[in-house]
Amino acid sequence: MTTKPAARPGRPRDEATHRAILRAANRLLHEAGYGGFSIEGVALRAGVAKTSIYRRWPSKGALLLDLYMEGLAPAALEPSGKKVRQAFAAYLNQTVERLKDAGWSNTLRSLVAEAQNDPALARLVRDKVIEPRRADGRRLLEHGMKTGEIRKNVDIDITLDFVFGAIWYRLLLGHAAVDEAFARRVTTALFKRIGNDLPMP
Amino acid sequence: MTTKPAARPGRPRDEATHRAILRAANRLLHEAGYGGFSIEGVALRAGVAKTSIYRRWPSKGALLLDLYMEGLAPAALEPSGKKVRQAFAAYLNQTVERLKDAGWSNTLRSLVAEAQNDPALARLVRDKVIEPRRADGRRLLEHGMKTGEIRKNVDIDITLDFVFGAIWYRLLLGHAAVDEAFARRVTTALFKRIGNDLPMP
DNA sequence: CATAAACGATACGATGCGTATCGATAATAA
DNA sequence: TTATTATCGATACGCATCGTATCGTTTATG
Repeated sequence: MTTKPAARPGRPRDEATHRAILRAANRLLHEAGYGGFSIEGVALRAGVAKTSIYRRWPSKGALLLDLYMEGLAPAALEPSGKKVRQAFAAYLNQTVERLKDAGWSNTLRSLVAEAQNDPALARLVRDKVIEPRRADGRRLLEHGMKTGEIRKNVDIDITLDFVFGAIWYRLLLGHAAVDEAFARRVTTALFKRIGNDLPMP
Repeated sequence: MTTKPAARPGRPRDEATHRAILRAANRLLHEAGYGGFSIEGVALRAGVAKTSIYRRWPSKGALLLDLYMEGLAPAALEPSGKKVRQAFAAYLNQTVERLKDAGWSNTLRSLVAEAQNDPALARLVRDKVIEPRRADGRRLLEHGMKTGEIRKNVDIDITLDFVFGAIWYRLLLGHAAVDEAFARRVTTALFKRIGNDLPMP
């Protein structure tokens, strides 16, 4: 049962306006990057009044966060039937694939930059972006410990800091590409270390 | 031989003004964080005209970068006589010690945030902050490979991404503290993996 | 004494955030 | 039908800040 719009009095929000804003925001991040990203620019490109944006999102950062949540596919970081190593590789490949899109990487970079100014946004980023991923990763590693694929004495928190940290580090500091080769090397390096060296079946 | 000020014509730059600006900037980053950091605020607190700041630094980001370079101690990440593991631990402890200072961590967070807007600054950050540290780390790991302390088949680049990435990740996303416990766990996790498990002498 | 550059003070243009106000429009409720 | 209510686009505003320009003053060199 999809909850009906609740039928409040007054003119309802135009769903098309909502989508137009997100589309325009994405396009602007593609073309101009974070430096050229502004609410007023989004309004202009969406053919929408600035008011209509601020009616939906309380701040620039909130819009960026929604922009991230919007394009979010269900996490591949789950202990399906696959081996833990395969699940990790799949997650990394999916992440890398997404980050090849300039709009997407700009969204994330902008979100973090904005969060440095805005403690409330920083909290939201942790709660909606960082922690869910860490929870997935933690669950996967614990699953691997049960199956024997992961050593018992691995420091899970630090391992997650290594993997996610490497991605954010490359994304935000830009010293090297976040690409397929990177994904492969991370997986290899990780499992050369935390793996239990089981013979491949 | 310290190169004398070159004795150009005209009134020389006041060295005290220079220091007053850096001190005020540091203080402002302590008190107000990145959100409250502005060139005009620095000028006010330094008792200096805004002009005198822009005469020395072309942009806000350039000032932040100099603020970082200013407090920079010589890197502890060097293959002195010590074991590689000890050198790593020393570097991490030094880093953590510095990042406990709010002004210092604000400087770095602000620098990265600013660099997301400013490609020229991003380049400078890579050249002056990121790459020198990576070069130190790389040298240390290669040294360890020669002494047998580090396995030969370790992926150095990815290892550096893990270690530095974990630090930046915690610093910028703020999901967990960058403290002594973190430093210890990183060292342990790292050498549990890349170490050659030599018996301790 | 002439030249040249830094100094503080101040004003300025340009952006961009987020708020406020407007009449018009599209829905519900009586 | 009519009253109410919320959204719509448009526009103006206050505010902060960046970075530039200008000016008279000060401190150095030649």
